[in-house]
Amino acid sequence: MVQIMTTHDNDAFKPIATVDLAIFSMTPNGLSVLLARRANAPFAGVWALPGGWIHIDIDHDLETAARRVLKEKTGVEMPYLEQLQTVGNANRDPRGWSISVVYVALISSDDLAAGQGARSGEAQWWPIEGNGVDVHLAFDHALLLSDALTRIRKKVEYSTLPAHLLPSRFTLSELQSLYERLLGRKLDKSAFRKRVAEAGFLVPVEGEMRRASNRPAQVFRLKDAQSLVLFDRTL
Amino acid sequence: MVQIMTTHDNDAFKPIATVDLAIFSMTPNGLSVLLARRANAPFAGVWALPGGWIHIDIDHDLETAARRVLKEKTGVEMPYLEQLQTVGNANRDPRGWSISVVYVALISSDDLAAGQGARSGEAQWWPIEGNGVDVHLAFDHALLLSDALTRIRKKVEYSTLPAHLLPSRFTLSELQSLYERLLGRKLDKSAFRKRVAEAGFLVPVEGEMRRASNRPAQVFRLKDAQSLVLFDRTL
DNA sequence: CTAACTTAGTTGACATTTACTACTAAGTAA
DNA sequence: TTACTTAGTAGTAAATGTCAACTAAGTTAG
Repeated sequence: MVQIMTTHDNDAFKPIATVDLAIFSMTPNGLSVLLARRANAPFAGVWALPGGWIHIDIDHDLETAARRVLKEKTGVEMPYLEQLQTVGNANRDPRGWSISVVYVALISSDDLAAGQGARSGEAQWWPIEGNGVDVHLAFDHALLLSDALTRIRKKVEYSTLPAHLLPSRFTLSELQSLYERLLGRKLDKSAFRKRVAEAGFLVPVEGEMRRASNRPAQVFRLKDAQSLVLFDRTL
Repeated sequence: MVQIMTTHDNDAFKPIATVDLAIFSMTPNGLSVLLARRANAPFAGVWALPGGWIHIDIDHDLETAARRVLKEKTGVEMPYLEQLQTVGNANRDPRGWSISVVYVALISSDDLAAGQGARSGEAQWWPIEGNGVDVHLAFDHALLLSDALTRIRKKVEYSTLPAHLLPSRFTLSELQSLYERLLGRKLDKSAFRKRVAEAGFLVPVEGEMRRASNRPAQVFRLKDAQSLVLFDRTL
């Protein structure tokens, strides 16, 4: 969102900038982003990326502020969180110059199922269509969302990032299928297995097997909370 | 640098945040970064990354602000410029909460030679040693510099970024040698040639040859001003 | 009880790419 | 004209990715 330059000499609240979040998860409708309907002007009633002012009295740093907003909107405490970019110019807010630090967050579908999805009635999951959503967004948020999508789609190629969209326990086939959906192309089964094993970011859950009317599959979990590098590239 | 929350109701100058720049170039001492000695408190007299307040009345956007600072310090108008990250917390400035948007800039050694290097006596090129420079830096700038180095070293692997550090005309050997210095390992001559040809970001300058007491080398220039992708990855 | 079915996971042949080495090319300098 | 130096090319071996077939392990139908 956006900044108002009010009179603020010794106020506890001194508007510096906002943090905005592109929060993604896999819903029954596929990859989706959480949007919030704006309560106040400007753009009252219009959908926007969840965000809020940095509260310099309670937020120790930018990431803390982003986590606070995320917690308020979704209840989720430990998402995958990554700074995307910072936008700042004179046009993005009708009230004048404003700065927004944009974060990308990925939420496990476990957390969605636990009723943490969209907490308030004013927040809702929107399925991704192409480079955005099928609704008009406030400010420059359509652009920010498009940038966020570009980032995560690129990162699918060389990181373990998509694993954070799955439940905490999953099979290799489920993971591969997710990669394929995000990449939009089929992957080779044995190559996928091999690379995942080499990267070493998955831990088999001993004894646990996913069973259906066929050969049961080994169940895995992520080794660490944050994303590890799948190949040899970062950023 | 850093933000002071003064009384500013209808001032033209409303401090929002600062932009700080990690400006790199190849000097006779190898990869170097431009540092400025701080004139005022805090950290008066201490070396720091060049930076400055965003002037919302003259800077249309963040990148404009970064280019302005760069122009002031170096005279260079058309560098390679890329947003690195934004830092913001309560501790980085003794005066309290502050936000800085950090950019990485690469300057052609042509521009250095044209006397544009360090304009004022208070700015100076420092050679990179390991993950930083051999001098104490103000604020969290040692950390920011280290992050900037990590970014450009990673990007060497898959982008044409290093070409922006060379003069506008160069030979393949010069480019390869630069990549090798930045990567810290030898590259294969024919493989390098092949990949550069495939990426198609170099244009041979017809007729021009670099001659010494040996076979003359074809001279090249960059196809476009901004960095193209060398392989099939970005970000 | 057994055969058919489905998905998990493995194996191996072939194609493509990369790594390494040696070669030829084109100038200068003695 | 020969030695020297760096530019640029060529060819082979090793590594890696691609593709397709195969075996494994369960459920379900008859």
